[in-house]
Amino acid sequence: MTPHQHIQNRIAQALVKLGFDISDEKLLILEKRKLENFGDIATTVALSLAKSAQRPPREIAQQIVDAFEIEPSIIERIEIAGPGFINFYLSPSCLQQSVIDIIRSAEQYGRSNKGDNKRVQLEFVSANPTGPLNIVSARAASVGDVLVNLLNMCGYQAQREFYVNDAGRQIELLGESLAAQYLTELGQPTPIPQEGYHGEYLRELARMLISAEGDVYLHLSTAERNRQFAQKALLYMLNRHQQTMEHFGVHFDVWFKESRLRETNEHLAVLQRLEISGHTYEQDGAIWFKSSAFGDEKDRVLLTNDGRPTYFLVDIAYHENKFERGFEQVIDFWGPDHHGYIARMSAALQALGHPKDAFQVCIIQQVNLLRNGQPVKMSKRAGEIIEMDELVAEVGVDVTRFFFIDRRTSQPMDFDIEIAKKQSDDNPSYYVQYAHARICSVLRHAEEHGFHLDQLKSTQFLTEAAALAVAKKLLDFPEVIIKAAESLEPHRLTGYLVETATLYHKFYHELQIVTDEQSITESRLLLCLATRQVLANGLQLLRISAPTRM
RNA sequence: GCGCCCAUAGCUCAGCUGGAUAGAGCAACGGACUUCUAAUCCGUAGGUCGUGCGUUCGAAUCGCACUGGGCGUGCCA
Repeated sequence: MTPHQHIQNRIAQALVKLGFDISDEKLLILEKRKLENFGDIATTVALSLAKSAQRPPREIAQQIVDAFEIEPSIIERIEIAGPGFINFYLSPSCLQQSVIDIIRSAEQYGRSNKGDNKRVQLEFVSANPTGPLNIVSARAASVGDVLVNLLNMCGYQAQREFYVNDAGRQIELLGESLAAQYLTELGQPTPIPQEGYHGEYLRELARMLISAEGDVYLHLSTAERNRQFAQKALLYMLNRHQQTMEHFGVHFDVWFKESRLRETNEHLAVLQRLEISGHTYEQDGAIWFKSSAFGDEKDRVLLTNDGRPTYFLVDIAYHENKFERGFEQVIDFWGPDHHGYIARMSAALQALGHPKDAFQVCIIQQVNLLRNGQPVKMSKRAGEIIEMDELVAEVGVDVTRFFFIDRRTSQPMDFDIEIAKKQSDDNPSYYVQYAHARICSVLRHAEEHGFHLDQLKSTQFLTEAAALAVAKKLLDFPEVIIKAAESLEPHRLTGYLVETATLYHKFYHELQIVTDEQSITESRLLLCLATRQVLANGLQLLRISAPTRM
């Protein structure tokens, strides 16, 4: 049991003893320390109860404190402060023990079973296979990947999925665009369709085709050539997307193809279900879904008046397919340009009988790429986008991931390449990694001085404020993971790691770790080991390297 | 017009299921390396939390109305 849980339980006991109703779970939520003299853990329960009890909050606080059973090995003292806060101070022995516990838990420290094995699917990036991945995909990849790690760390069964839109009009256009480049390269200037793809990458692909196979496609009929080229371009782009993601350290469990749904007519089955359940109607020759009945602002077309399924219908089938595969919770990460789409998808899934909150969309806001404060010009090569590969090649995987995760997804962000590349104070990624490397260095130094790290036992000489502050911070780790995972806010983790690194650096400066005093050194080395473990576990969740020297 | 996102220190951002004195980093200024990694640390300075009402014991946080910026609002994908 964590000190946090211990205090929560004892407060509940005290409240019951005093005859308060504790059915409201919010009552027992504890506050983390804000300032040094506000305790390590605080509760506002007396303030919350004051109204219904019609008594002054401080009086209630006093009653609770009197009824509270203190476990001296965990709690040093309790005080009432301000209008009625109850502040708990953890005892040094509790913190000393926690350091030992963390080392013992090793890479399992931070794991919990909060998720109760609930099956969750996260779908992210899902960029169209019509061009290279851009920097927005890099942000989505970072966030989605880390969130899956976080969810799995607290007991969910989470999976990564990439949806490949390999069917429909855009793929036809892709084929036509490639064919135009191919013919042009072979001396038959052919315009790329207006709505087609004009990026350099298709010209490169056309050249590759020519050097590999020559002009064999010249003699095909236009329709056949377009069809074959669509498949060639598709395979090529998909392959590149997969390489980009692998290189970035993101391993999708499933690459799900839209064409699969169409081949098996799953969209028609879904359409039928919606029709049978009375959620559709015909108008102007098209089939409409009554999404407005579920909160959407207007109804949406499922089958066009010439009988073609809309993208929306196929997308409904895709999401239905996810649930059929057994996921209880489905979370999509979309760009801000798709937010208008949320209501209709949510409506459709409700119409198909899924609970409203089983489907969730997280909008990841846009990225403005800067260089020394100036907007980066678009690359012609890629066709009006900045390629993810280029960014990662220049900045590096670790820093790129850290920068994207360090900001709330709901916030549009500026990504300055020059700051990201700087190996200096402005770079929080290095700051955390440096703390890890520094600990490793200290530990090496200790071993050179005859300390055997696996034989250290006692933390009883961890008594200074700087050392205990680190221990307190380490204690927060499991809670941070749960909060970050369940609120879909991975930036909480990077923020926590920076804070942890800060406290460690302070501790390092204030106290000599390896000293002539055997027992003091032992205690401090154990704190180093625990800190290293937490930093390593955190960096592992971010899939950022934890260097042993820098 | 309607809907969504955003607005916090000069800059980049935390803090938001209501809590105590709104925090970091960068930039600026001043300090600390003969001592376990100075990619570090310490100190100084920096704020009408976009504006105005409201809810209440208490609001950066919740509600309403404005202002300013971004995005959406297809029988496109």
